Amino acid sequence: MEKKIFNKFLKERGQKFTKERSAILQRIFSYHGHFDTESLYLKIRETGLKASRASVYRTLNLLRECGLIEKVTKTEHGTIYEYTFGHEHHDHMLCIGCGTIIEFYSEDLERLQENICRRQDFKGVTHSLEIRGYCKRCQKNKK
Amino acid sequence: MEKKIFNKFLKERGQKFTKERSAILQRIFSYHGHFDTESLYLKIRETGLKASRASVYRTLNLLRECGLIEKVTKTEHGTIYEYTFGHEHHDHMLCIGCGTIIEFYSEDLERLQENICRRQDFKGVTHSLEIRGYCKRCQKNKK
DNA sequence: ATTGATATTGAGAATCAGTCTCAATTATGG
DNA sequence: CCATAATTGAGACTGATTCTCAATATCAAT
Repeated sequence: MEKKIFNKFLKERGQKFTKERSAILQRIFSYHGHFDTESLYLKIRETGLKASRASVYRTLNLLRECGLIEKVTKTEHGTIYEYTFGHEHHDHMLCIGCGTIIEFYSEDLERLQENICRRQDFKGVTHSLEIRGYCKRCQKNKK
Repeated sequence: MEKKIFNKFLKERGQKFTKERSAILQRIFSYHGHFDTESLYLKIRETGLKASRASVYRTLNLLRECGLIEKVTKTEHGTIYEYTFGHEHHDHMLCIGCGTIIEFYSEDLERLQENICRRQDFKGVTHSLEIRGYCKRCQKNKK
């Protein structure tokens, strides 16, 4: 399914659906969640498939343009992406203690943001809300 | 005022309030808004004061630990900070067209976030909401 | 003010994510 | 199968940020 979408996207731009791009897409799909560039690259190597770092970076940019993945955040150790195709929009809580990412969605929050944009004559395209703090488990461990 | 706070912070950690740190703090204070590391460094050079890039980076980290400034976002061209001491908490809209940053604050938004955290047993510490889109002017220019 | 112990500075080296180069390779439509 | 144009990968490059370390500055105690 996502293969079809990517393929169509590439064709429209006169670009090619190569082995490498296919391998990268497959691996990303296997995450069903968040991932960073380097571990994606390593995972591809592990599984015997091949794709250079350069190709991984290039393909991630293509997939982003095509709308299948999104940048979640930039950390000191690189960019974190998530596979968004077929996933509803959501925001993130990031646990400072253990790095866990919790996804959440709030209809009220979305509506409120639309109102805020309207008030400022701002045309919102995307947004990202990241709440940093401590997850249930890390709160316990601190005590 | 902010000098006092920084000074106290440094003393508590057995660190020193140097000419360079003073110069950097002064320049940051003169922004009263957002700034990035490189333009801060250049501004310091311009005004005849001196501080190396290394010192600027080091001091920004200290000021962040001390709570006087905060990272707003990481872009491809470096980290953007803002002077937060004495400023109310707020969130940001970032214009994709011209890079303008619009600050806004919504009591409802804050309350809603607290509710969401409570529901997930998550103890929120900080959050950042960034809405990317087009400001009034850039919407006009596109037409 | 002098001293001494310690923190800081700056210039440039080092690091690290990400992009670019370019010759060799591959996908794709006909 | 061919021709053409896109892609690949290794490594060079870039740009932000951190690190190194010898020279210097700070500060508390004298």
